Amino acid sequence: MSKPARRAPRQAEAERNDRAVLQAAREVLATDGAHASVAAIAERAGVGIGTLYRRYRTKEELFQHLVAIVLGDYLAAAQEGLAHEDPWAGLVHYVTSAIGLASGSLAPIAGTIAVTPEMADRNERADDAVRALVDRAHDSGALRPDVTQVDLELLIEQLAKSPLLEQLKKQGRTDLLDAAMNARTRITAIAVDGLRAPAPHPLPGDPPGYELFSERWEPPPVG
Amino acid sequence: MSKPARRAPRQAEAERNDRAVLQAAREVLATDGAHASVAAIAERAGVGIGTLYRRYRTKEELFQHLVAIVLGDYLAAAQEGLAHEDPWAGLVHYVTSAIGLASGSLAPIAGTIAVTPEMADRNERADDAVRALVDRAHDSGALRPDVTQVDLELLIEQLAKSPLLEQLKKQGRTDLLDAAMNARTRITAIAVDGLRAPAPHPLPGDPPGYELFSERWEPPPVG
DNA sequence: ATCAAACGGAGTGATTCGCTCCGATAAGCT
DNA sequence: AGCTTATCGGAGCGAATCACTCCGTTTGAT
Repeated sequence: MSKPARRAPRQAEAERNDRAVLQAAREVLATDGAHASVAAIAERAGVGIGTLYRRYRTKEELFQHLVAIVLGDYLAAAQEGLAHEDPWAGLVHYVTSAIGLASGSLAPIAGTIAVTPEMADRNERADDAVRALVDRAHDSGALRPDVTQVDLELLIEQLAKSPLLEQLKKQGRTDLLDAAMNARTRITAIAVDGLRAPAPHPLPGDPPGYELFSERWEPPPVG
Repeated sequence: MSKPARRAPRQAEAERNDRAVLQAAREVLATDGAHASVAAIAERAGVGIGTLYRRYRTKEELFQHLVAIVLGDYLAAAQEGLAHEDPWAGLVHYVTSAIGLASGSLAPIAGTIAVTPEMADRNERADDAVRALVDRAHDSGALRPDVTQVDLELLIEQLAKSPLLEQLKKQGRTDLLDAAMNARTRITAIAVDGLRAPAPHPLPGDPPGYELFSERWEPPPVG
């Protein structure tokens, strides 16, 4: 009140660093999995550890923020799919986009961090959008009728995490990365073709329950 | 030389323990990935650490032995597939068996251990058997012609490692394990249906080169 | 020139790792 | 029964790694 508050001298740099940290976290999480260290994230972002810890009080807080962002990306991909005129093309857009997103970086930390309201909200909205996408594809007759939404989401998760890409990145074999990404695109195409109606035979077993998806984010039982 | 050598007093127990250690190593490797610790393997096998280290001089030696065994399992699965009269049924047998084997336990340690002659030999023989399986399926017209052997092997690797199963095991949610395995069976069926001829469209990009597979077992470049 | 905000990273205590070492245990011999 | 010896189990060691703190340095709006 007495003095006018000083403006932040290096605010622009701070914002740039924040974006760099979040992007680095995605990449390190994709290659190192659940054992991604804060030091590795800071180094990849090109900032000091202290810089990271001024923005996020703990590692968990950083991951919670990152998960909220990635969930927003999933939601956007689903909405883009709904914007397609052709139901099948829209579904394929979502599936391929979701597989590319963060290369399945979320799965390894599922259950290791607490769920924030923001995370829950975005997850619910993304779920709704995907459900609409699946219903529309079912109604149009393009998606084989015995594939459920949970089948689809689990298939995406299965294809998102590429052991091949992870190992090559960890070994620094950047010369093979392009070939590996091409290979994964082909595998994705194979799986997507398997989703197309008409199916040669019905899927085995009972449709998977939604709890396979929802309960994964609950913290471990006791310890 | 003077005295006749004594017979091993607890030889039967030693052999039982060896089998338990190898089975435990498969399971721990499947859940803990590359960070599987010797202590965890010994505990799961119900033996002391010292027992494990008398049989294998180092952790690497244990893993080398295990890899040789699992490669033998892959070879057996491929040979079983070749024994099928129907080329398509034989190929499906190999794919589904390979996916179930050790749940992709080998990928996380690829490149972290040296390749022994035994490993190289079994790998080569398994490769030959799979090549015959793929050729036969191609000739019969059941397998879509644009799918190569490398496509198939990479698809198997992709489906073998289940993030869902790994997380549930790590959290001790044994109540959901059956549902998760059923879900993976359905996903596998979807992908296998995508392998079936006729294909709705050709696969994108160029066929993947074999180096994606062979170079993974080379130790990291320098460091 | 001033000075507060933002920076980088050495240092800390806790934890985990692969592996060694040694006292306890039990099967085969006499 | 008593002796012998291969095998067993796990406490403990040094090294490595972790999340996080603390503080001297840099920067840029005033």
